[in-house]
Amino acid sequence: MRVAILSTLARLNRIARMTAQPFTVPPAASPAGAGVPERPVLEGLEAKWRDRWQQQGTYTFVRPESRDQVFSIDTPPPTVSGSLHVGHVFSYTHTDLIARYQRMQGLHVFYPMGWDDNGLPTERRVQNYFGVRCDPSLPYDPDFTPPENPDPKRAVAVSRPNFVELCHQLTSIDEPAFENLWRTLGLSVDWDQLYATISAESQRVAQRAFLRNLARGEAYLSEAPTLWDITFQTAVAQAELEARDYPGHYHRVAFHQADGTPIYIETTRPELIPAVCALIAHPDDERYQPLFGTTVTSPVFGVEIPVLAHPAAEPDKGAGIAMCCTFGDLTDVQWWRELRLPTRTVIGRDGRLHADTPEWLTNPEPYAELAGKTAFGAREAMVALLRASGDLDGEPKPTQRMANFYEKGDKPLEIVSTRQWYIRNGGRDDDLKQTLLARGEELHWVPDHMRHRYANWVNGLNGDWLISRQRFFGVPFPVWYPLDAEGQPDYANPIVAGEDVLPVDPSSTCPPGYTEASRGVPGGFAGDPDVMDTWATSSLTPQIACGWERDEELWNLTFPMDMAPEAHDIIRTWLFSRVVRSNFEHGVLPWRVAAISGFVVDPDRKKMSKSKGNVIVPTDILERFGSDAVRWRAAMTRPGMDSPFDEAQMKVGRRLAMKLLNASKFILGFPAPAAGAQASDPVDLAMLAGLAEVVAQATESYEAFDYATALETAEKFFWQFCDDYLELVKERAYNSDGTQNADSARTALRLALDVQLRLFAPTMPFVTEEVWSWWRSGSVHHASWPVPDELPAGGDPALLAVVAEALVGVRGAKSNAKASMKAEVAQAEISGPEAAVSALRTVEADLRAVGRITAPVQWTLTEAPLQVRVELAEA
RNA sequence: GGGCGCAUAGCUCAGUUGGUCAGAGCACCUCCCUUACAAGGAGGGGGUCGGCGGUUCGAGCCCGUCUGCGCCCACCA
Repeated sequence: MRVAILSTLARLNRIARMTAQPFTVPPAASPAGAGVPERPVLEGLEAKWRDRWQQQGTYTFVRPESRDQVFSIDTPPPTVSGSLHVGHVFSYTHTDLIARYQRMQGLHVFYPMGWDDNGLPTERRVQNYFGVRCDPSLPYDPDFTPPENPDPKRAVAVSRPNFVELCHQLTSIDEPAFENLWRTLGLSVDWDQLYATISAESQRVAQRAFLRNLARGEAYLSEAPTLWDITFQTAVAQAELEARDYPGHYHRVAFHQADGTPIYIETTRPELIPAVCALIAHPDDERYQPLFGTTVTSPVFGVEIPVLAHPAAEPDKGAGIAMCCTFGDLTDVQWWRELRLPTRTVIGRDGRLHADTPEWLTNPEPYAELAGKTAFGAREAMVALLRASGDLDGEPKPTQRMANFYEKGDKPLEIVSTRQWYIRNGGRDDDLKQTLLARGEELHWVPDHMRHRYANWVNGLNGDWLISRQRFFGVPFPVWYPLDAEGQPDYANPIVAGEDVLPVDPSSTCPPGYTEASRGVPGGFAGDPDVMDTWATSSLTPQIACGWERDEELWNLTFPMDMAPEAHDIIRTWLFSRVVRSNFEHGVLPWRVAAISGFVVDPDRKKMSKSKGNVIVPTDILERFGSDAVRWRAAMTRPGMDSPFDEAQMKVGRRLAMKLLNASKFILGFPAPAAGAQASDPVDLAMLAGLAEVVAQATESYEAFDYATALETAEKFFWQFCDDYLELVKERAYNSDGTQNADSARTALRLALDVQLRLFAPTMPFVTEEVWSWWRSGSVHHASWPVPDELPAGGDPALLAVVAEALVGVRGAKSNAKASMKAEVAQAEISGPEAAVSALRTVEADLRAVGRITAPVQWTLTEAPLQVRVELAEA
């Protein structure tokens, strides 16, 4: 597709020899200037066209015959309980650019939108918005009304069904606001395909996929130490962790050998001393080698514990010997597992120390000081106990360390042993890990280097994917447990729902063969109380959107999908989890291409976040600059690149939109060319040939998902087209004597406008549609993407380049003389190489018209570069 | 500590396989109230392409190395 590059002189020689080649342009669909307004404006275009597109179903997915006529997109479902910021606007625009391009290429674009309304963000918003909290032990209150003046600090307890009702109520308020923003932005989404992750259909898909994972052994239930958020009182997954700086103190604490000799350890969590089950040092550490195999007693509580060796202990960290508790951190878990240590849990799910005194304590009395306290309170109490017993050596030393937080939480995570559902993801199984890494290799990444983030993440997984959450607004697990004679659940033999009854809520539906009467009674059953994490549902967006097991025809037309757009922060979550699910269920990648967007960062290159107060509200900039301008700015950001927010740049986009409007009006204001008229003038053909190159380049760029280069190419041409070509030929096009040359210009102008509107249509859908409606029929968004063959061959863009150079000479002279561009030139002399001079002589009339040169140009041949000398007429 | 990316004009960024590659826009300066466009137009100034080595006839471009910045992961004794 690359156009051969000839040397400038060779090209100019070709122009000089060139004879005009007639070319016919099809007549315009409607009469000239039929709908051109007097003063076109950008204001109101969004409202006008978004409604018209909606009414006319412009973006409705029409099912074609075969898969290869479809381009399907796995749109990221935004969290409707969050707020959209300008980064979302940019990255959703990036998707839309590709969608619009593919649609103009004639593909049937399957472009659904989804709302992620399921999960904790909605729960949190409901709690704050209505001033309630969920207490699953309460019965449903059909007459419940939320408090008049919600106060989250004095939240009203409501039953789970009431709470879920409020969640639905709030998302039904939030979702239309999101839709409104997307439609104003001009996303060419097919709103008929809208889905929500909490909908019955999504729940059905999530439960069906889970049951199949379970049947194949890809999902399993396990009791194990779990990362636990004490605020939300739920387990969280590795992918939801965030390491943050966390201040603390090193406490130097004495343990005692049998003869009373102290062994010092350092800990930032003295409140875990009742949970200690071993002291551990590195096997090669000579300081502690004599102690391995012996026991020591813990301070205050006097528990006898072993001193053990393990290679994960780091001799240069703290005292070099660590106190292993169940559980202070993930290393503790490793030691506990590998050294088969006893489980001595003291911290409960609420983050407080157990009220009951642990039975393993040799001296139980002091525990009363700790019982029921938060970790923080217990720490203070424990320090006091250590001081009193003389086992605290020196004062606690302040330290800064990293601690794991739930990304949405503000207290460090605890590790609590709980029973949870997992889906295998390669974290414990190297074969699966290799399979999933290979899927990442197979995927086409835009930009390519983003594949490393995927590989990095998969390689670093250290456990399976924990999908159960001890929350309320989510997809329930479609399982029940038989209760034994004591009323204890038999977790090893869950009763699973049949696929034909999905979606099912085990808290209100009986398992097959039981009645409600046996719920919760010995010998009866209990429903699984948990819900799936949001990601467990959104990992199935291809299945939800494409009609898996619901609409076979749609499924066959759209899956595997073509493109998965997302920002780089969710490669480890959403992108990876969809690969896992699709790999298990279908044995394929869910899409061919992952298109990764960057972030919009603040002008100091800091990530925008609500807490920093540097978030830009998208509705504000859309209103001030217009959607096309904002989209233009988004399109200028290359795939994967972070970009600082800069208002000044929005103005540039707005100016382009305005220029499109004005230039179009100008062009359509010339009389329409006669039927069958042709572009034949060398300069007209030169311009069109340049445009053909632009079309080729823009197409190549879009094919590589490089919307930015496509736009840049079209835009550069357009400004030159306006500044030079349009200026050059306007006098000729004005000419009303109906000569051949006027019609050549008029034909070329309309052809160029038609093609350029289509080139800009993906980026600026509103202004291009507006102009298109002035003189063409149908929507520009269903017009075919331009191809170079639409444009007459034989012209050479180099002619326009030399013309531009001559124009700079004339304009520069006027500018230097501080004269108006309208000033008349009495005498002009153009000198330069023969090729340039002969080329310019072919367009002398146009040149004289635009330069207001009253006398014929004097031409001189020289070896020197092109030079233009002009003498202005006296004012 | 591991991975990835970035470093080109005051700012934001292009520079495809090394050879008109020193570029664009914004900002700045000067001029023009021109019959498409003043949220406009014309003209202009401005960079030893992060440093140091190397390959080459020739290096923003390739190789090595150093420095600085950003992001992701690891890091709770």
